[in-house]
Amino acid sequence: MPTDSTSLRADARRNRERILAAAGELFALRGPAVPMEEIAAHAGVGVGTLYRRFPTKDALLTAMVRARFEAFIAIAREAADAIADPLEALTTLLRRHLEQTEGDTGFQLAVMGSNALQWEGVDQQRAELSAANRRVVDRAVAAGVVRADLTPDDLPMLLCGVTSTMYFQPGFAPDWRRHLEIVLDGLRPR
Amino acid sequence: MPTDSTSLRADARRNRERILAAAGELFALRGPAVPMEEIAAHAGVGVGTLYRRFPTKDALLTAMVRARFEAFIAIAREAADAIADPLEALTTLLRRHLEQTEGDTGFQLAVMGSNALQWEGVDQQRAELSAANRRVVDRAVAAGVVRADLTPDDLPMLLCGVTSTMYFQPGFAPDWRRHLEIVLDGLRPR
DNA sequence: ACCTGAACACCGTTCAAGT
DNA sequence: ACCTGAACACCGTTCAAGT
Repeated sequence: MPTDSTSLRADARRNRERILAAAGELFALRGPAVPMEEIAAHAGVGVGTLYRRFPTKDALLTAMVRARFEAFIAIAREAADAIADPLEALTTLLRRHLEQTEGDTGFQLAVMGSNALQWEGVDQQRAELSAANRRVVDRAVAAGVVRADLTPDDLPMLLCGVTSTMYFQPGFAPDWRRHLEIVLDGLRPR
Repeated sequence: MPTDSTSLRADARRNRERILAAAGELFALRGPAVPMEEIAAHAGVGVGTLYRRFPTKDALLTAMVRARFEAFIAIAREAADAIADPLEALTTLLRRHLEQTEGDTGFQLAVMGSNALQWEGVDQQRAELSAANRRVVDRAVAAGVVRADLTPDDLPMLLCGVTSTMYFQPGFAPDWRRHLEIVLDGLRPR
């Protein structure tokens, strides 16, 4: 199963892109419960075609998470490279990650459960994200602006927590910024 | 639909209790995805009987959440009444809530999505929990041991966050205590 | 190669028949 | 009143037939 459009016939590639666009739109709008049938219809193809490209619903979700994962890596790298102040780099990293996640219910679920999803090259992508996170965390620890025991692995854990209130508690969703603020205060040195 | 066993025939009451026991066991063991058919079989009744007592799968989950909700109220009240130190009362409240939640995947999902669940008397139960939470929060704020802007509504938000990593990140599940520690530090005054 | 949609499997839910 | 399980509906997935 190819993970990108390379070496697909022109019509097949076009269909693949239409499917991803339709899935993105419908997941964002109505969450991961949208029927595959409907995604296929919205993309203007038969269900069989959908399943030819993405063997399960999970695989379709995975393909979308993968694309967003790139965005997360970019955010982490930019925070590591382009933001001089160590604390601002960390807070910006977390805030921008969450802003990316906001408003896409399908993606929120995917981020929270992302440990379960697998694709070709995940391990390398995870390592890249983790490396960028580590640079930001190490810099903040060295500058003494966060607790000394903070690790890069704390970031996905905490992001999952904030994302979950976004997803599960409709009434609290707009308050993810307050949740983040409390967590950020918890990262400050004692 | 009666919410307890009152005024049920003896055999019906026994069946109802068997269903709840089976559901509790299976949800805890295998999460909310267990088929209704299987719960019925495990309880030694037909599916029809299950549906006679609980009109939907959600209603069954709701009945179980309701029972646990009582436990949460008890935890909050005990923290408010029996723990003299204001900070210890708050930390114990949060920690004991999470210990209750640990290990029951079905219940974890229910807690996180609990805003969506409804039952007869929810509003009063929510009010009772909120009142007990408020007593603990107000005492901590008055003593100056937590940030001055902490509200009772922050507690479910933060608990949902910690619970979500328990649920979603199998590798991180044992780390909920670290997640809680960071959140608790975030509650300290600046 | 790729596309289609009818058909199959699984699970939540209903209901006619039985005690 | 309550119980049962076959039947129905819905949705994820497959596959025979078509281009």
